[in-house]
Amino acid sequence: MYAFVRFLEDNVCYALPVSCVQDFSPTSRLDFDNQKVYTVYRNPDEAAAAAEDEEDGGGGGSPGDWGGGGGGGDRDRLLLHKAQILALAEDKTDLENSVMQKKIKIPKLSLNHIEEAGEVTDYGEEDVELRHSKRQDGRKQSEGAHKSIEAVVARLEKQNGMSLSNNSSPEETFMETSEGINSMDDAVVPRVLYEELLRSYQQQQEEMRHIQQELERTRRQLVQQAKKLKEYGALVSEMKELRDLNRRLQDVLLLRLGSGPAIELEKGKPESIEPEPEVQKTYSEEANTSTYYPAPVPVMDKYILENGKVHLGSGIWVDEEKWHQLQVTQGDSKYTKNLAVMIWGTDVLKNRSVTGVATKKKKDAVPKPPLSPHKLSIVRECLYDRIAQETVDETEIAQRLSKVNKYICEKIMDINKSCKNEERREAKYNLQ
DNA sequence: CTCCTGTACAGGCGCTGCAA
DNA sequence: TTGCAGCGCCTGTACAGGAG
Repeated sequence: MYAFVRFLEDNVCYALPVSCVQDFSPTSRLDFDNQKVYTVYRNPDEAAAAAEDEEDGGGGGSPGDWGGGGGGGDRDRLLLHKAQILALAEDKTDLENSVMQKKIKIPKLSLNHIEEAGEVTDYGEEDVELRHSKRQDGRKQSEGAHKSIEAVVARLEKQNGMSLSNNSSPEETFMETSEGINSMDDAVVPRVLYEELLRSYQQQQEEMRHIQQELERTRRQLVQQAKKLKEYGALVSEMKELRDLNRRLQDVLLLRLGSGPAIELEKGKPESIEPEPEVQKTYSEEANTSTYYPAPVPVMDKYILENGKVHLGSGIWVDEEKWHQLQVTQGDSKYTKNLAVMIWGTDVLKNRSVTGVATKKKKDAVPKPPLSPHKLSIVRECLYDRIAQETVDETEIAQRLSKVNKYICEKIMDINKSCKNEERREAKYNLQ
């Protein structure tokens, strides 16, 4: 059988075997007086040792005894504590569970018992918090506002000789205690303390309200985020579907465009399949991609591999090995520049500008022929496929794709720069 | 008219590879 | 290890054209 006891000196509650309670052997769960002060060992081992001592004849003491040669009686006076029994149960776990779940009301101790208990009712000034805790952590002190509340409660309890449940509100506390205060004709200090307690209580209520509002706001935000995430997922799948459809459409269009000159398609001359823009005809630089190839075999998803060449679309072929090297290139800039060199070659690039617009730095500048917009779109498409493997963020993709012209422009500048440097070196060499 | 964007170009900085 | 050349990249400037 286990008893849930409240030690009067520090108000700490424990579940202890009934053997810890001196002169107490209950026959049922209700066989106790909750208004009586019992004498209790805090530790079952102490109770067992005391029982052994009793069996051995009491006095004398062993070398391990506390208090030197003081004997069992002295030690018991140190180990025994005044306590109130609040509940009984057969099993310790049941007892703790029922105590933690239910709020046990602490009954008032009868005056007779308190008188019997003597100095035990002299509670501490600060630490009178009622703790439903286990022995190990039961002695931890609360801080800050709690401490001041505890102090107030302790003083009120001391002055009124009343037990106070920690669940009662400050208002209730004041109602309960004011009678005692009036009777003691000492209303000044308790009223100040009461106001302090009340303020603290109201402040905590206010904080609680704030926290609840914050919680509600966070919950609403979470719900909105979840909705957005759902919409985003739907958009991503839709975008993928559109891309797929777009590719299919391009393939169909290319096939239809090529179906007129059927002989050329059979010959596998990719350049003839697609209509080249006017500028491309004027500045025919595409000699490096105008090779004849047999019917392509699809590999690597959309790109087609045949005879060591990779079809990038629209009849543009590049060397397979260079293509694989390109795939491991780090950075959009290098990727774009290298791809531009693969498609046009440095000889073509150095005599072109991206859009065919003349430089604005020189007034009488002659515009250089533009790069084929069609091939530029192939470069963009390749870069798009590459970026799309890294991210699905359309904004980021668009932002990175917008730099394609800049990269190619830079590449043209770099090629021209190196050409000029070479010319300078040659001129220098010739002079020497 | 102003502001913004895109393009071409020059110049410079930092990294890398190579030869001395 | 050091100096140099080549290359990639960034920044600043000038200009054109479109949007508001």
